Amino acid sequence: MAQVTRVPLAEQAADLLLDRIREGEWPLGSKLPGESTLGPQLGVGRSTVREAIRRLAGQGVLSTRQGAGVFVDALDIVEDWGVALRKADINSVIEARIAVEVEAAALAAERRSPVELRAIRHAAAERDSQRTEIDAHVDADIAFHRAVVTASHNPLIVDLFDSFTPRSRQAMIELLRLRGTLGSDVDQHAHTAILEAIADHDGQTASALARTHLLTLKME
Amino acid sequence: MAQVTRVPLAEQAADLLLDRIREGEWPLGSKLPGESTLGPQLGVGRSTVREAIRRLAGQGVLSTRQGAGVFVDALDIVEDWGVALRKADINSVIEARIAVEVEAAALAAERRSPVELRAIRHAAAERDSQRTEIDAHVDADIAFHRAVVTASHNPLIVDLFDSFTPRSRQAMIELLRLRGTLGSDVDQHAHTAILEAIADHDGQTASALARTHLLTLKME
DNA sequence: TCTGCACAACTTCTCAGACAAGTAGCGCGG
DNA sequence: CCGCGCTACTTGTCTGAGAAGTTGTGCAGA
Repeated sequence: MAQVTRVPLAEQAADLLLDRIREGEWPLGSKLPGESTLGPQLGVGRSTVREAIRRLAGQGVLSTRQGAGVFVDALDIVEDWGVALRKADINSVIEARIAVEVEAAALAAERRSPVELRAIRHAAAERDSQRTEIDAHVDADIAFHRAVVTASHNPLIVDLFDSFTPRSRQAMIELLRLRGTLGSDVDQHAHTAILEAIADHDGQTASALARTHLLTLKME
Repeated sequence: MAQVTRVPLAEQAADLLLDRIREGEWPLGSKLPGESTLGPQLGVGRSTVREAIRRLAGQGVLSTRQGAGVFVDALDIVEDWGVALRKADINSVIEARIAVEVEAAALAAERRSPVELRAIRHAAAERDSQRTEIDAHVDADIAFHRAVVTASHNPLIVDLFDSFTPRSRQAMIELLRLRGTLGSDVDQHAHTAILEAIADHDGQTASALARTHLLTLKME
């Protein structure tokens, strides 16, 4: 069996168009054939062609001008983080998270304000109370980690963390579903320990704890 | 006059939806109202709503499943790193570099192949010989750091490093111009020490050295 | 009471046709 | 040679229809 999920025609059409653009059929800046020409050529209706074009427009490959036509803006999808991350091996993502969050924990311990500390404490409590549903638990976990990262007072590091979130959220949900366990006491204790280290302005302990905690997510 | 070019309804609708997603009206992972509900709500037809959704799908914000609905994949368009980095404070960038490179040094010490070690060694020698011109020296320095990061065998971390490069290159050139000094012996020795730790598979030393080295770049 | 299956309601997907709105090139008149 | 208007072509938008997929509900049976 090739596929379980049916791929919509609009997506197939978008992929086909992108292939032909990559092959150089339409150079950068050139005009594509009209929607009404492209439709029969791809074997789909006009509105389906339009949706395919819209999708590629969203990816920055095409742009449209009413009355003029559809034009090639880029010869390939701009390799943004979303795509790079979706393709990335989950262990690579976790290693990157370790890099970012270990440092963030140390910075947070140095710089956290009382308000931020309270936010972290609140997130930890929230995480403890969400131990029945997987989705809710993962989201509460992410909220805790994000609270820590926010307290690092480094917007770039927060951006990095946020860019990892979608991919690592999905992976964590899969992991928990596989393991069957959910929010063990050991796990919860690890978070409390990180919280306390940050409260004590103890950066070294905070980062060490963050490291060992994140390492447990890694699959071998 | 507000605008010369007419903005298609589909794009306006996409912007409106994105705004409402940003405001948290629909949380991450939640389902949007149906197309036939959204249409009248936004004051546009159903096909226009569909095109707006397609556009946001292309940007990675939404995803659709036939029969199920439209779901929120991300709370925002993945911000262009070029823009985010240009706006970022240079110390924030250095802190992010510390996070990434300290971890990368440890991984490189574990995983570096003989070929990669030779590449790092070569980059270090090259760096030592480029001590007259600022630009050439900075580029040689970056090449050394990149060789180390490459040896971490984590493509995501390499991508992160590369995204920092333009911004930190510019900052380093400014810094060296200000200081007047260029590639001191102390500085060169720090790089050799990192190299040797990686050669010895000593991750802890490698990352500690990388940290202290990068901290010297920080301005107070 | 619990299990399993059929069904109904809802969703997206796709097409076709119609008309509106904008663009660009062509030809004609000056 | 210039400029104007017209025409053919393009994308933009709406509507209606039916196909295909998903999800929860309720009923029948154990």
